[in-house]
Order: sequence, then structure tokens, then C-alpha cells
Amino acid sequence: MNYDQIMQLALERGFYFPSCEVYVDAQAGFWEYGPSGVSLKNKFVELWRRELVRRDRMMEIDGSQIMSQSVFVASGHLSSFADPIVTCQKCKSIFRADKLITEITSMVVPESADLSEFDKIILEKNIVCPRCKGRFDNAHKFNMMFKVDIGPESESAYLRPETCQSIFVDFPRLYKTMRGKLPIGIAQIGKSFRNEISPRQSLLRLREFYQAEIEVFCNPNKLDNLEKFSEVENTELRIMVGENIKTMTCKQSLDSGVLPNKLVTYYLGLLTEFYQKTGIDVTKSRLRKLGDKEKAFYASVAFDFEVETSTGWLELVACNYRSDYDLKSHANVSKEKFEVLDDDVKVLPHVFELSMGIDRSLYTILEHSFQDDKKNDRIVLSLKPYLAPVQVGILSLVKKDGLAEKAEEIFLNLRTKYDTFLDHSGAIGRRYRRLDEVGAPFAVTVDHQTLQDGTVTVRERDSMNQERIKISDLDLYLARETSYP
RNA sequence: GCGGAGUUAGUCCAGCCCGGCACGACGUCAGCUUCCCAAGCUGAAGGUCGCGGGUUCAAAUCCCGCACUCCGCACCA
Repeated sequence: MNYDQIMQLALERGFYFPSCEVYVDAQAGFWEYGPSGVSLKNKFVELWRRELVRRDRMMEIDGSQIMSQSVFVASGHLSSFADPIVTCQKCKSIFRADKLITEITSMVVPESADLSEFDKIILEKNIVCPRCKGRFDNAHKFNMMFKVDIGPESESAYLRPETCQSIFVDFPRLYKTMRGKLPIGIAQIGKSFRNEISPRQSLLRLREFYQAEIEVFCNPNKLDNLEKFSEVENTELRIMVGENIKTMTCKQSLDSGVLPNKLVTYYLGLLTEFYQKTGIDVTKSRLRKLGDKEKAFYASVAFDFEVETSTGWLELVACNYRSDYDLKSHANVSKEKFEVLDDDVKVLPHVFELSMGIDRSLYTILEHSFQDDKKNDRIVLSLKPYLAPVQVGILSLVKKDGLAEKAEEIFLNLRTKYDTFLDHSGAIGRRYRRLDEVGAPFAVTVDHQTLQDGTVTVRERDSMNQERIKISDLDLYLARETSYP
């Protein structure tokens, strides 16, 4: 189960494939979801809604992907979501200016320093290209946001680099009109855009990607005042303590001081419970507290939810305590009021966020579900039935004797309720194998006995076991077996 | 963006050195046959040989440029 096998399965079975692939100028970092991928993604999103949005009574919004320049002045992305870069005139190597200087002179220059500051130091210390000893061009900033021009006057705007900015900007209205009460989660699923220098590895590093973000607005003085914490107190988390991953319950993590407060712990508990239900192998996951240098510029405390894949540890969710960084700066730049009343006290809420990468999560589900079943000479995707792109295949054992017609009749009765695939052609074993590869958990087969007693066989994907059930019971059977947990 | 290796049908790949109608397998489709786990037989479809230019009577093959993919470096809210 490695990256290449998943990639091949994805291409052959319609999970995902490169965008614009027939054209020469197709750019890296853009991928399309095919039919199987969309079906998996939709079901994953539905699970997310159930386990996080509905469970915690969050609000969900759907904001614009293009946002005006002021938003990113306030958010800090215009100045901070950019790296100071120097280019070697000779070999064209590109270096981060601050890192280069620190490496060679041990001087620490803040990333946010003036560009002229970098040029000055490079000149004074006579820093040359470590590769070819060439001279550097003047430092410049590479901003990772995509800029767009709006209307005939070409007003500056940007494709959002994270979905959460609309949640922050919309917060005052949502809180007022939707009768908000702290703490309150506001969630959003949508696309974000980052102009990565070198995107690679298909869904793992994209320039256009899906995020599911949850921003929890809370009173910073009441982070340990959370009744619903009891819902998760026995939920087990896997947390890195030092070099080791320790399994401990939410309550233990909190009591031992490994996690800072009830609110953060509660949401990390919900998150872990959610991922257990996606079929990702949580024994290959960990929560890792980020060091100061790794954290995003807006985070005061940050945990990554990471999973182990064939490409190494992969970050699926960034859990950042953003304090009042965002609301305060949006208040300053917009001159609007972002404070709210909490128990008759005016407070500027703090924010704890769960910023989930959907594409990476889907990849991990595929990889952790992938089984090379050599004994039965087949590839099986052991997806949870409620996430499977095809939930049931309807097959006729042979085409003749009216079996195909009977299969079609069953298909017509089930097709609007389940993701169903009808197949008459070829050997039955071959058809089972195909269904195994897209992760269809059940295959219903119409045989000669069906015509006599109205029963069909239902084959279970992972065990390959079959049982006979009445056609009239199929709907109930599938409803039970494919329902969300 | 740098260095290395690559790019030929949906997939894996041969052919390239030494220029002459692009090979095979898997998969797909249709039919026959068996009728519950990728069997067999018959037939078919599927290719701008990554893109552009050059050399040549003739380029998948030789030369130049570019793009993309993978690995390493760097980058990674």
C-alpha cells in the first residue's frame, strides 16, 4: 500500500486525475475529482457535518472565494503570507533571505524585516550563493496568494488562502442574527488557493484545495468552563509527549497539563472521534504540538493532527489557538465592532480553529483502506459502507433466462436511495473484483433461484461471504448496513 | 527554481544506442461458452510516441528549447 498504487487506483477507477491534462500548459497542483472521488468526498463531508457541525450545534456558512484586499491587510496575509526571497544571478537558485543569513552569519533577522535590510546584510557580510558562489539579486517577497483584478478598474482582490477569513468577517452579523452564544462554532467547507512554489504528490499538496474549517469563538476567561466536556472525557487521544506518542483520555490529557484547557481538549476529542469513523487507522495518528518556529503567524498555540502514510507523517488538521488575533485586526481595519456580550460582560472572543485538509484526508482514507489481497488475487478498498462511492452492485449471474431483466428491476427500485451500479457483462468473478476496487461493500446477485423464490445473494466485500435474502428485504438491509454510525 | 531520472493506448511497458508502416501484456467493448469469485475461445476499439522547433527523402529514434512527473535540495499558511 504505497503512494504509487493509490495513484494508479485513483486514475483507473475515477477517484482523481490531473486537471487540464490534455493541454500542454496544464499546471501542477490542480486536480479533478472523478465520479468515485466526488461520491467519496460528498459522503466524507456528510460525516463531517454529522460528527462536528450538528453534534456540536455549529453554524455552517458558504463564503466567497474571492475576497477584497482589505480582508488580507487585516488578516496579515498580505504582509506575512509571503517569504523574503533572494535569487542567485548565476545559477538561479532561490533561497529564503532570512534563513540564508542565519545559516551563514548566525544573525537572526526577522522574516518580516524590510527587504532593504536583507540586501544590506548580504552586501556587508559578503554573502554569496552557497552552491555556485554567485551574487544575489535584491531580495523580494513572494506572496503565496493568487491576486485577481475585479471589474474594468481592476480593483485588487485575492483568492482566499484559507476559508476561515469569511467566518471572521461575517462573525458580527452571524452572532447577532443567529442568536449566538459563546462558545459557538462556525464552520465552512470550500476551496482555498495557495500559489505553492512546487506542488507535488497529487492531493497532498495542491494549489487549489478543499478545506473544512471550524472556528470556535469563545470567552478567553471561560476556557475551562465547558459542561459538554464530559461527553469526551473518556475519549482516547494519541498525543506526542516528548519523542513518544502517548495514548491518554481527554481527562488525563487535561489533568496532566499536556493540553491547556477544556475547550481545546474537547474539540481535539471530537476531532479524534470523527477520524475514527472515517476509517483512517487512528493507531497511525498523533497530535503534535508545534514549536514556535513551525506555527503559523496567527497562532499562539498549535497542534497538528497527523497521520502516518507511505509518504511519511502527513498533516491533516491544523488546530490553532488564534486568540483574538483575527477579530481584533478586522475590528481595527474595518472600524466595525466585534465585541459581543457574554453573560452581560462585553468580550472580544478568542478563536480556536480546526482547519482540516479534505483532499489529504481523502487520500489517507484511500491509503489506509487499500488492501492487496494476494490470497484471493484482488485489490480491495475496505471503505466504510457509508463512505463508499458505490454502495451496492446489482449483478445478474448470467444475462439470459430473464436474469438481466430481474436485476434491472431491482436496480430501478434501489437507484435513488443508494449509490448503485448495474452490471451484466463478463464473468461474475471479474465483476466482483471491479466492485472491490472501488470499495463497494455489497454486491447483490440475481441467479436462477431468484426467479423461483424471490431471493438474491448478497456478497460482503471484505469477507467475500454470501447470504441469501429476500428482494423485499433488500432496502431495509441496505439502509441498515450503509447508514452513518 | 536547482541537480538527477523519466514521459510511448485507460494501466504497465518493448522499440531509441545503430532513423525506414509502433511490439506485447493487462484492462475495456461485442459475441460464444461455463454459471458464484480476474477461466477459455472468437472478434473489435483504443496512439498528435509529453509539447514546439531543427537535421533528414524519411524522426518514437539524432540535435535544441520548453512543459510535466518522480527522487533529492530548497520551499511548505
